[in-house]
Amino acid sequence: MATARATHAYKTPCELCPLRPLPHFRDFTRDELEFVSWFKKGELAVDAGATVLVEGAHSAHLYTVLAGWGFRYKSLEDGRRQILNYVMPGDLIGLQGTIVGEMQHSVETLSPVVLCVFERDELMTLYNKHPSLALDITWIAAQEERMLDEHLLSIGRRNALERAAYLIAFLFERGKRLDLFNDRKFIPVTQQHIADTLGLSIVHTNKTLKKLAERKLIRWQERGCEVLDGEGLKEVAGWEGLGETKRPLI
Amino acid sequence: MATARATHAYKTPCELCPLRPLPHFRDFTRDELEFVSWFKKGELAVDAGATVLVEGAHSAHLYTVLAGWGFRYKSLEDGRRQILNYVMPGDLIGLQGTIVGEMQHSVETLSPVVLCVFERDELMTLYNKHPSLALDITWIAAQEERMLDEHLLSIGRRNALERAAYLIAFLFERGKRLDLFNDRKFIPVTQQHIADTLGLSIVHTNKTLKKLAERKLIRWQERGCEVLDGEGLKEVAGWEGLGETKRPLI
DNA sequence: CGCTTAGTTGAGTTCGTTCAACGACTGTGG
DNA sequence: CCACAGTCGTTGAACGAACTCAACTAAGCG
Repeated sequence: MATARATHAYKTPCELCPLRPLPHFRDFTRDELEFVSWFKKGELAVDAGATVLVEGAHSAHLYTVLAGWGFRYKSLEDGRRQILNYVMPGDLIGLQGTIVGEMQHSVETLSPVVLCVFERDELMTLYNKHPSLALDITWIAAQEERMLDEHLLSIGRRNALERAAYLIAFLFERGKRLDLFNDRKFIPVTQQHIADTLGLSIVHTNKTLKKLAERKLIRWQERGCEVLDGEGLKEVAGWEGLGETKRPLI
Repeated sequence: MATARATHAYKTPCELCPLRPLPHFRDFTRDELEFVSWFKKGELAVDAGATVLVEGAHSAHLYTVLAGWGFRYKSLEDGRRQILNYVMPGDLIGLQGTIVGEMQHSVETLSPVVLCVFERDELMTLYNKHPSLALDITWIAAQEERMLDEHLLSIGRRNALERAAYLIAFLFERGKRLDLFNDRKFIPVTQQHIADTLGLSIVHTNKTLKKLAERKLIRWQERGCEVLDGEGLKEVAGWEGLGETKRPLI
């Protein structure tokens, strides 16, 4: 198992955050930016395949993903696992543990990840002093809810092929607007992850992905999925795509 | 189709809210209560089977359910429908439309429903003047997210019998702590609703419910489900139940 | 009285699962 | 350097869960 290395010593100042200039993020006022920079206590670098948060834990921290891929999941007693959603740069993780009580899901990384670290107890300060940021946090929570709604629709009502196409198109669109791809549109997941997200067995997932590959929509290689035709995937899934909204970045 | 009758004329003052005294809701300070009472602009009474909010709409309002049962759902182009979650007294509806932009799901009632009406544009006032209530709204959003996580796990990884047992146990527990049952523990849904929630066909849902009935866990009658053994259902599902947390009521 | 909605049941089919075996690749220890 | 185990992906065969189609009851309503 991989471990987490704390690098609290060094901290990218939020004013120089590499994510913030992306068109996908809304502009922050100088005041907001100053506060966020104070709110950020440090950075945490995590290896690929590491567990960041565990179900049941009372985390003292709250994180924003600065770089890398991960996923949230829950398991049944007997080990059956369901991936709930993927976490990518800009996503807040650990909010549940901070607000509702304890974490009801775990978070694991798919690639090396860098996290911005916040103190759980200082969240109230944010709510007291920066209502606009408070609304942003609610926005982020509402957005997550929206993604879960889509996933639920997908798992509940789409067949295997449509489901797989939707999932890959979804990850692809999210990655695109975060500028995560260079020329190779590569999503760092194993077929086991796909299976656990779609609620399918690994064998049938393999056969389904094969069909998408035959149609030249994707190509599977070295532990991951290369997207060849994002629009084609959306078409197979009957999925409209993500909206064009700008999002906040805490 | 049923219609909505506006009864803005009359409005239960929040200080006399019939829900608030329930042990499930956290106590509000006098200050908070006063604000919420100002925030509430009126009440809306809706018949059973009515559509409260439609996917795509830009609602000018935000609601809290004061009484009755309803559900949120999304559909695919070809009509396949997925019920995402159920709404019950205390639940906030229309938050997505208010914060993120437009509604991405619809809301329909299962019984006559009474809604507290708030103005979308006044939400910022709440965030500015009452940080504790702002946090409450985030709490509610995070809680909804948590329920969706559970549903996703259920649809993705439980079989038909477990799924049905989980769903009914879930609705039962939520209803119980809202004091929605008298002696008859009755949940006002049709088998079609159950099917659309579980992601199953109506025929198979019927056969599955039959099995639960054979085990004397439920009884089906006059458009609804009577719960005979909530604990038994939880056992079949392998579900721990909802926590014991107190929740806020906006 | 017919019309609609909700629920029931059986038969046959399809989609997805489980079991099982195998190849390619990676890292580890001798 | 090779042997070994471990992970990841692939494929075939048999099975089973859930689906579709279809027909039918019962209740509610105009």
